Amino acid sequence: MSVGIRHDDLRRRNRAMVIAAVRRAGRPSRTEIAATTGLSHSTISAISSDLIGEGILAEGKPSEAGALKRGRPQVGLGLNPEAAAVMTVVLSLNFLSVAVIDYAGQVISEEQRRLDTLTMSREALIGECVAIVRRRLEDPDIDVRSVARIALAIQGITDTKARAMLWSPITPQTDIAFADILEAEFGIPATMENDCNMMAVALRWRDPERYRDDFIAILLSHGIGMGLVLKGELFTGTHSSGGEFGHMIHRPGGALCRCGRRGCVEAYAGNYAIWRNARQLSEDTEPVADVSDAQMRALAATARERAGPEREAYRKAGEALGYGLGSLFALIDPAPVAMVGVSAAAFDLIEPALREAIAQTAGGQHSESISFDAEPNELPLIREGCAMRALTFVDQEIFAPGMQTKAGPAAKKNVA
Amino acid sequence: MSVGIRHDDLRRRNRAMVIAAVRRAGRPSRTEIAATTGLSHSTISAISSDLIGEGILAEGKPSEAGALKRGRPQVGLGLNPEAAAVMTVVLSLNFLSVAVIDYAGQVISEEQRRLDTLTMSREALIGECVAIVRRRLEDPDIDVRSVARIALAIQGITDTKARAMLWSPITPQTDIAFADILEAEFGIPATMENDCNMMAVALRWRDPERYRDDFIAILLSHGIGMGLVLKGELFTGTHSSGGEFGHMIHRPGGALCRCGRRGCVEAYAGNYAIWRNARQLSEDTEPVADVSDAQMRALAATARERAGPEREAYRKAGEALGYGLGSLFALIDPAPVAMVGVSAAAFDLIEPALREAIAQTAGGQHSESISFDAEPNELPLIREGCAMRALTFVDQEIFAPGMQTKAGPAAKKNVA
DNA sequence: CAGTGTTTTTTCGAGGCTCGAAAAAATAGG
DNA sequence: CCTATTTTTTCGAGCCTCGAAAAAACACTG
Repeated sequence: MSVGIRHDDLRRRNRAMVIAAVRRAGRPSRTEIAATTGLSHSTISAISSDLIGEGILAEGKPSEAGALKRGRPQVGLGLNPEAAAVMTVVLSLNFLSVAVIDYAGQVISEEQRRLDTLTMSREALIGECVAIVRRRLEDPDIDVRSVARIALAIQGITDTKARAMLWSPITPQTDIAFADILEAEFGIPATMENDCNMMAVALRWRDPERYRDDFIAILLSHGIGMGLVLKGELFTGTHSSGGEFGHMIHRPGGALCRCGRRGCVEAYAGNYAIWRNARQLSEDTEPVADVSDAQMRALAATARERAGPEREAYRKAGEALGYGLGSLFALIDPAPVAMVGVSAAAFDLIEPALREAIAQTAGGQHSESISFDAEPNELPLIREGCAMRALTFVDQEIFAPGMQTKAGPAAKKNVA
Repeated sequence: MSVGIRHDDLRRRNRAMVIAAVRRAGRPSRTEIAATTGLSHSTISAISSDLIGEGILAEGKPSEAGALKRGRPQVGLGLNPEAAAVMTVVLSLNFLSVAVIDYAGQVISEEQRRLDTLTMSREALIGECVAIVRRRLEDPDIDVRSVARIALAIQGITDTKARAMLWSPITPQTDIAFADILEAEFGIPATMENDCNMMAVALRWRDPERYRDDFIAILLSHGIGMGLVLKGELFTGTHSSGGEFGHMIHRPGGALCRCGRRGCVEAYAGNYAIWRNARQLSEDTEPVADVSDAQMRALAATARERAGPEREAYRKAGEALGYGLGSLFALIDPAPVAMVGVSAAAFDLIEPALREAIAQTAGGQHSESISFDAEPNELPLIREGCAMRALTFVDQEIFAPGMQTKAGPAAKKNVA
């Protein structure tokens, strides 16, 4: 079970805490850090002096310009942008997007590229990823040695260890250990994350007021995905990235899903399902490979304009999502929901049936109080989530190490 | 967010760790404790010497009599039974059961009582609970002052703070803050737990090999309940005890459930549902109040004997449970399952349809590898779980105290 | 039965860490 | 220029854990 706390863990953890406080607060003063961490001023002073000496933090103006106060002005502590850099790689349908981000979170280099992910061979897919990363690393603006971490995100299922993609709708290939591949190729630690989990991470940084301890991000796109934060922690399955909300069963034996099974929520609410129903095709019809965002927007426009199969298709989607959420809420209790992706722009068409369905379920006891947010564009969210994930890794594992590196050679004395 | 680690927390946590190690291992030697906690021998020596001095631990023979080894024999450390005592109160349909348990986990006094929970008034129900607790505390064998904790368990929904029962099938009353009531009455800290969660806790102590980090306990009784352990932690909802597996939706608009809604898993797999289907009554038939265990066993016997509505009823139950588990597994990935309660004794009738259904779902990809255990008797499990819950509370909160009660009246000012 | 080997447990000094109090620093206001 | 105020640093005290060595407790051996 869990292990005792060694004496040296103490400093490590408190260092991590200080870095985290700075990352969250922007440019807090030492006093503010002391307040949020609960540690004493002396401790914060010692730790931050270390961190500045190591080039991790840098002093600057305090965050609030309201420095028109009486006493000694606060000195803001900020992350030193040059302390490190991280790289994000987002692989989505027919699209590959890479960015290099400095330690303070600013994008310093990026590249995007169209691919035909559905038909590419395994080697080609891996090759493209490796190549685009290599090009960014060779960018003269980038100091390769400063890149401390790569975070990949992909639509689909990844493993809990964040090493491999297990399955993805964007490619017929399975079980690609992207993290291991990139690590071997570039010698930079890498992780392979699930796209919806990264959306959830990003929402938490974007709006910590609303998305704090418990919330749900649902991707309404070609497939239906979910990122779930419970009790302040990203929820993952025990073996995989988990949270396959889209493949909860809505109707046993029902509509044909892209995954080959029947009755999944996605088989009613995914783009292909809405499109299939809007065209009044049978529920047994093989899901089409891709419906463009433009087509979906046109469908939504028609549905808004007049009653008909289009509107009914959105109603069915809402119903499936509502019952699915109801079942989910039976397990975890209701929580704020963010709808992300192209169909989030059609949430007005989905919401009535969704709320009606949810009211029929155990989780819907206070269905009117459940609040939904819509964000049509998932890509920026996924990128942000990846960046934060990689940066917090650097914060914790690289700048607050001490697992077993007893290697301390020269005892460092106080920095003058 | 999380708070820095103070210097005094260190000792507190390591004390708790040592106590936990002793509770898990039985009579470990100091050397064994050092090994499992990862702390040094000197530290373990210091802490255990403190704990013995405080009467929390006691020396004794080592756990393994295989002490025929060469050197200085190990000295076993055990929990001192007289260090404290706890009380468990389990309230189930028409039955109230109380036990007093010493610090080492032995029952030292108990009492059970039949009640008519379904028709009792709120006051009568509370009164019975208070009275039975009082009688146990007045037992001359018990030192009242040693009773450090009361843990109640009830079938139904409790709140996350473990203070109150929110809703229960065993009584029409709602929102009874049992924990507060008992605390006020006896001045002993109390918690109100969900029965299925306690089953899960107990399974973990009974068989840590099988039920370690991720597993599911499902109560198949009049209602369907669930206790879920994920990543080594008891899973609860964000507001309530959560994990209302029985009220996930199996068929939208389907059979009438005891909760008043339609299509819940329970409306197919609860005792009343199996009974209703076996009698070939309509799915709209109002659920009967109670089906006796004897009636259920008779039903199962008939189903085993010949094809007919009884067998079909169990098949439907299996199907509902299978699809429900499939949806659950879509979220959390498959995990070992313990089926508990009277219908667990009929699991042979349920399993085929359950496995068939689960194979139709996303979580069922490796359905044959999912393993089920059956335990027909839930009450002992619930009692054990309560006892362990109360005892670990004493371990942590009373014998390793020192929460950072920063009681600081000098809060934050600085609002220019 | 004393001596030797082995394993467990305790002791002791060293080194770190956090804390509170006090000092130092930096500014606005008068 | 002096004073009040707030932030930050300094310093000694008090704990805590650790490693090494000593002490303890037994089995085995001749």
